[in-house]
Amino acid sequence: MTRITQRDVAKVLGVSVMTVSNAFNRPDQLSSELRQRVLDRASKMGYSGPDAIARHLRSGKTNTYAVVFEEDLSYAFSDPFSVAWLTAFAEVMQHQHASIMILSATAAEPESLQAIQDAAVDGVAGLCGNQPAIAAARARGLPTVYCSMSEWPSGDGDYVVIDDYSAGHDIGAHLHRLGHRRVVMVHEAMYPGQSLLTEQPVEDFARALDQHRYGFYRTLYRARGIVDGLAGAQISVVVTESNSRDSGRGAGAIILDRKDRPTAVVGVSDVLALGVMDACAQRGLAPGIDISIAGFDDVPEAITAGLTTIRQPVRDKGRIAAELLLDPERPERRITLPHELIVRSSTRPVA
Amino acid sequence: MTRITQRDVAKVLGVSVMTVSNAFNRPDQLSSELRQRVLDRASKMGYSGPDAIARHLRSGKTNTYAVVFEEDLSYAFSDPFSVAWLTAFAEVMQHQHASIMILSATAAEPESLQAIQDAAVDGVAGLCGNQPAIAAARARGLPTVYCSMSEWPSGDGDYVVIDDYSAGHDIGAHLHRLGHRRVVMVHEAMYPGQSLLTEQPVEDFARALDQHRYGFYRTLYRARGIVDGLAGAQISVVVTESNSRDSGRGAGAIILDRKDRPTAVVGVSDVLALGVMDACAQRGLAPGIDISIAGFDDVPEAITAGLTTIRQPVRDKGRIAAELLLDPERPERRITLPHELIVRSSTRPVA
DNA sequence: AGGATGTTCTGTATCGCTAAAGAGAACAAG
DNA sequence: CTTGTTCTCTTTAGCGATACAGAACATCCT
Repeated sequence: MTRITQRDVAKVLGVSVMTVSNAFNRPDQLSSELRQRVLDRASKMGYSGPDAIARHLRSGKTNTYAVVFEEDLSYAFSDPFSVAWLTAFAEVMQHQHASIMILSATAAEPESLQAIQDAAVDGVAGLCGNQPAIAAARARGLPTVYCSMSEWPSGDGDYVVIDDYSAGHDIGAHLHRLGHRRVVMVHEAMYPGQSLLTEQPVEDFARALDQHRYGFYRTLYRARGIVDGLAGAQISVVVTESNSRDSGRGAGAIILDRKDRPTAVVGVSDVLALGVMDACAQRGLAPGIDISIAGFDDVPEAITAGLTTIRQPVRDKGRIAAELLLDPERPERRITLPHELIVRSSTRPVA
Repeated sequence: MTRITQRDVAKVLGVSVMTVSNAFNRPDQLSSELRQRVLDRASKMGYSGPDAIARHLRSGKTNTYAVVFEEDLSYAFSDPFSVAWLTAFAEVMQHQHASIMILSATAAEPESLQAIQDAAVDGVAGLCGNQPAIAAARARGLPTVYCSMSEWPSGDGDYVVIDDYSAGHDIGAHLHRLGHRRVVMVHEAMYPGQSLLTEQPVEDFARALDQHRYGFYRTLYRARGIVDGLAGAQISVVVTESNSRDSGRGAGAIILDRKDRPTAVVGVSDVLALGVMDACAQRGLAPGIDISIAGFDDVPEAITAGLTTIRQPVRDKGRIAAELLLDPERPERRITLPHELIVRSSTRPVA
């Protein structure tokens, strides 16, 4: 019950293995009559074509590119930002007849990094540059691209990002301009054991990060921008377990049920901000009227929710990431795309 | 600038290639002191571990499984049913430390089938069994699983399905019981050139399918069930370009703007039905009151929309499909899961 | 006739890795 | 002193395919 190979077909026909190979790959290298005989026979014997793995080994190429996520794959397929990015990436790959492999290498499980080592791919793309998975891919000598301003300055991978600091600054400055001086920022957890769902001064938050050497993280530049944009305001931080609407709702509960509510809440992503808006709705609070809320990303849901946010070209990020992997000759390989502050009804001047 | 291999490391250290291999894979086969020396040296030389492709060739396994879609990948990541299925599938794979590859082989582009031949995977899962991609995978001798009742009776692949005919019958009978005798069914296009967005008698629809030998299609069993369940009712069909909410909205426009509206509309999927509900909303018509609407799948949006539908265990489908691929020994390999009629406010007795 | 050219097919050498068997040394037991 | 055992490392033989360098033969030109 062994697998049928070119050798088997060649033996039966009394031709060389090379002839069988050529019948499948280089029709000009043999008479069309013999070629037909080979293909017919192969089909009759149940040989459907050259084995992919062997061909990959010989050629050194797989025409497959990996997308690596730090989270569980259920996140990758449900978070709207992630889906939009992945879709654009996949469209380019599909158009070029390249395949994509979806990997998850969570920081929590070091053995999941093995997946990077075991992936037969020609390149790796990820949303973040400082994730161990991207580092592992670079160690293998694979081309990499990442799409969030999250890398150590020494990092040498290709990237397509927006200026997250400046974008954060725009949001912060917007709120400051509206008169907000007591603001809570909602941020996802960055390291295990980080204290969750308690309101802490931004200084404590920053100090903890320094202690844990978490100077770089996918949303940290934007968080810094927000803080600096709010120059002089009183800022506290609520850290949530994950980057999800549910988590945002949980944070909203903490923030809104206090006696002296802040005048504004800013999430480092739209899903967090939308969760806070959910919490508002549950309490009969009107975003924009009773409290201002801002997000980051401009996911589709932000439009209907009237959420003030930063629009970033997600699809361009995904598209260009794919293009960079597919075309190693392309000269511009460290790209910063423009962003835009989108003011909607969820932020208003403080009363 | 050539790649570093085990041979290079071995040569530098003056040991055999096998020793380097063992250092990485079988620590018990050499002294821990030598092993450390090998690993250190390898790391210093920039060798990060055995090459995935070569290892795959040698072992004949890749620990990677393909998911193949008939549509563009943007569909795969946006359609709620597809996403739910994919997520469950991916969770099992991730848990078993297997990788997934996402392929698209559209019927429209025959050359996209090459992707199946070129995929270095151990098995292939797809939503439909009659798609050429699944057939191509079977031709390669790969294990396959499909998840919709869409296969020719002679098909011999593994599957996890619901009884789509019976489920469709439940929906049809439900509408019939409520007194509906003039019903429009909304169905996605099944072959190129099918006449779109015109209301045609169900008999014409069926005849066209026969002529095109489209006796099997992913939603056809349920369509047949619906028709039979509505026994004796006057049924017409509107065919949409694709299976999407937008398409459903377009169909809704055709159906609702007629002089004598039907009393009920049934979509062969929830997204189509939800699109029809959108069209109702645009016209100030209340589903359930002015017209009854039913769908199929019970996607999350159906709940908030109050859509009567068939609930099917999507996540179980995805999970079991993955399990079947991962465990070739599992005895039950052709599985029919239960479904359930969920009656909500969108269907009411005819006035 | 002799050489150049072209067509069609064949042999060989890898691609990078690992299962399996083997070989040499050290040590213990009989 | 033989035999067996254990530990450590090496040798051999591919996995299935394709690049490359011919070889055999027909064709064409001068």
